Parts: sequence; C-alpha cells; structure tokens
Amino acid sequence: MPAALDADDLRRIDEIVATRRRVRRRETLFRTGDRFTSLFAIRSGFFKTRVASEDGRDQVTGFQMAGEIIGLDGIVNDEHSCDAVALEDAEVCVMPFQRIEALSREVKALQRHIHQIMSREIVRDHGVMLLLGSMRAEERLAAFLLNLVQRLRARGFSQSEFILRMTREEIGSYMGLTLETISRTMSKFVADGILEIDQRKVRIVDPEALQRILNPPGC
Amino acid sequence: MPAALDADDLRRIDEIVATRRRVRRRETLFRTGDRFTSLFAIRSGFFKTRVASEDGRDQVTGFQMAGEIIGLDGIVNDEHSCDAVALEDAEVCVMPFQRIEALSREVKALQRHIHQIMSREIVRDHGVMLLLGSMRAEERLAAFLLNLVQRLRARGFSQSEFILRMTREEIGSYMGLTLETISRTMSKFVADGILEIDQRKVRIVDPEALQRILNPPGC
DNA sequence: CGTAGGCTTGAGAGGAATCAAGTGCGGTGG
DNA sequence: CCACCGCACTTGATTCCTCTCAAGCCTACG
Repeated sequence: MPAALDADDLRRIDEIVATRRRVRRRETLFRTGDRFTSLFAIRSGFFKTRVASEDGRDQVTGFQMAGEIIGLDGIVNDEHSCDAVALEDAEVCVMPFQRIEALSREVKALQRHIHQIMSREIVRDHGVMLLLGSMRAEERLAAFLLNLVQRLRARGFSQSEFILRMTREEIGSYMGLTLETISRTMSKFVADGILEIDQRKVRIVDPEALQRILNPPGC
Repeated sequence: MPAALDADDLRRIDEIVATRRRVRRRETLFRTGDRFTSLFAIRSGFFKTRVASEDGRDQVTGFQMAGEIIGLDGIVNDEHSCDAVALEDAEVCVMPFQRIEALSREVKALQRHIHQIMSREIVRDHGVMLLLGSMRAEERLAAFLLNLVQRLRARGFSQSEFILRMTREEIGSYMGLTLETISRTMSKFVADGILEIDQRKVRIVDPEALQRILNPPGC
C-alpha cells in the first residue's frame, strides 16, 4: 500500500489483514470449488496456482511470492476456480473480501489499489498467453527466468543467483512444455555458458544472453 | 447491470454510459501506450485485442462481442497494454473510469459488478492458458467454437449457425497455431461431418462430437 | 543404508510449422 | 458488364521442434 493514507485509514486497513494463516509445503490454501470469502496476501513462502480441465490434465497458471495477492479468481462466482498450493511452508494474511469492499468504498486509495492489483493480473496473464502462443522452448524459459529474477530483485534478493521453489514438471506445466524439455533446455543454457545449475540452485552467468534469446538483436 | 438499484442510482449509471463512440472495421479503439481514461462497453460489433512482443510477433488475447467490457488492461499503469481492433463496424459506450470509481464508492451493486467483471476476465485468461498450454490443435478449435456459440446463444443467436468475424489467421494467433493448421483442422471437422463451412459461415452439425473432442469419454 | 522422487539424457515418433502452389471470392476500374 | 487484381483460404510436401518412452543417476530423507 504505497499510498498517502491518514492514521485512521491505516488502522482500519491493518484490521483487515489482522488474521494470519499458515500453510505447509504441499498443502492447499484453497481449492477449485471452495467458497470464496477472502483474498490472501502472501507474507512468506511461495505458491503455485493451477487449473484443471475436466479430463484430468492441469496447468499451472502462476507462481506467487511474498507480497503478492492470491484468490482474485474467486470473486466472479463466489467460488474459487483454481487450486493454490504452497511450494514451501508459507504464511498469508487472510483478508475478508466483504471488508475489503466495504473499506474501499470509503478509502479511495484502497479502491484504486484493488483495481490495480486485478488489472495487473490481467496484464500478466496476457503476457503468459503471448509466451504460450508464440514462443519456442528456449524463449519461454528465458522469459521465465528473467521474470523470476526481476521479481526477486524487487524483493532485495540477488539478481544472479536464486533457488527454484518449483520442480521441472511445474515449470513445464506453466510454460506448456514437458519436464524433459525444461531439463534439456536448462542443460543447453549451461552448455552455452548462460547458466550454472546445481539442483534447484540457479546462477545466471550471462543475463544479456538470456535477453538476446528473448529479443533477437536483428529485430 | 442485473442488480437491484433504485431510480436515482440508475440515473447516475446512465450518465456514465452517455457518451458513445463509433469505430469502423479495422480501426482501433485504443492502442498499446495510449493513455487510459475509460472502459468501453461494446454496444454492437466485434473486437479483437492483441498484445505485441518487442520483436514484432503478436498474439490475439481475446475476441469481444456486444455486452462485453474492454480496456481493463489499462488500469494498472494508466496506459493501455494492448490494441483493441474492430473486426466490423462497431459502437461502444465510453465510460470514464474516474466516474466509475467515484460512483462505485457509493453504489455497492456497481462496485460488486466491476469486481466481477475483472475477476471474470482473469478466470477466462486462465482457461485460455490451459488451452494454449495443454491442448492439441483439434481440441483448441473445438473449445473455441463451443465457446463462441455459447456466447452467441446467450445473446439470442442460433446455437448451430454463425458467421466468423475473424480470419483464420486471427483465430490461429488466438490459439497459438498457424492459419494453415486452423484451415486444415476445420477441413477435417467438415470431412468428419462435425461442421459445415461456407467461407466465414459455420454450421455446427454435431455439437456432441465437438464436446467429445474436448472431453474424451474414456476419462 | 535403502528407497523414492526428481532429474538427466538418449532414441524415436509425431504433430504442427514452414514453404509452396493454386483456388475462389469480392472489390475496382475500364 | 466484364476483366483484373488482391486477399483470404485450401491443400500438399517437407522439415523440425517437442513429446513420448525408456533407462539410469543423484540426492534428500526416512
């Protein structure tokens, strides 16, 4: 909440985020079909969201880290339309949506903030659609890694080294690829001197090369 | 606006949608980078939205028809992040977002409505991500056609026959396929007795078969 | 110390892209 | 009114990227 708020507004917003909930690794914060009551602000930990098609296939729709909001999918039908699974032990703020709506009718900055969060998610999804619809495996992985370090950097982490909280299979599901293709593409990046990988630990040796894969210089 | 509203609220909402704008075929309602000021409610006509990557490729992110809202992408950064192009002569209501926000602070039902529209767009995008990430060409096209007739039916049109307002290339872009693959897959559906096609006119002969392609009965 | 799950790597198959040629409709102008 | 042109579309041949199937490895964990 980066906005200009008076002390009273801040106190009332604090009340909304008063309730906490812990979610252990592999446990779900909510599931498809669960009644929607609250949005969740991630305080610590790492989540994935996934949707399932009727015939059993599923697709990871996003990875969320501390500071991000999860649960927006539930607003439209009063029930969640995806699963949110913790990839490591996590803690979230439970924010009852009724109270968010009530307070955002009074606090303009909060209303604005809510609208921006939802719009940001829509724009992010369009970016993923672009990735899934028109990029090849190397480009998808480059885009994924660059997006990840950028978000981590904004949180004060190293911009070259980080730990993947998700498996190759989960990355593959997010990117519309198989785990083998993720593994092979990562191996290729290592062979090309772009990455160093030790299990889940990734070091980006040559970020410009990743950027070049995404935006070929000849364009 | 399907909500219980008193006469005064209705009058004020009417004021918001008072301004109209006509957009001719192939013209844009807004472009990437345009300053965001308003949402648009489509009164008549058909639009596509598309995002562009830096190296020139682009991706259709959606097709919008009468009754749908367009422009939500612009809220987060006060500028639009996609292009909206009319696929046929169209008319929209211009709804200044400042006024929407102001009025939705006072009219609970309007606030709710806005939140639902944004959430619905997020859920729709997740569905497209599932399609792009895990379906084969036939499944994608079946899903597309079924979605299209369902939306047309909700507007009182035939549930078996309709006119495609977009080219094969635009369908292909939306589905992450080439125009040739769209054409071939449509031809196959015709050969299988599922569709009849005359140029842009499509008749769904066997909707159950389309549904079966999407959900193989053995699952 | 043994095992399971996650990962890597290889070989082969397959689905969609690409490249290419040709068709037909609609619009334009003579 | 008709001929011409361009654009959207169809269809075929070939290529290539990714999937699938398979085997084996490594590491964390019980």
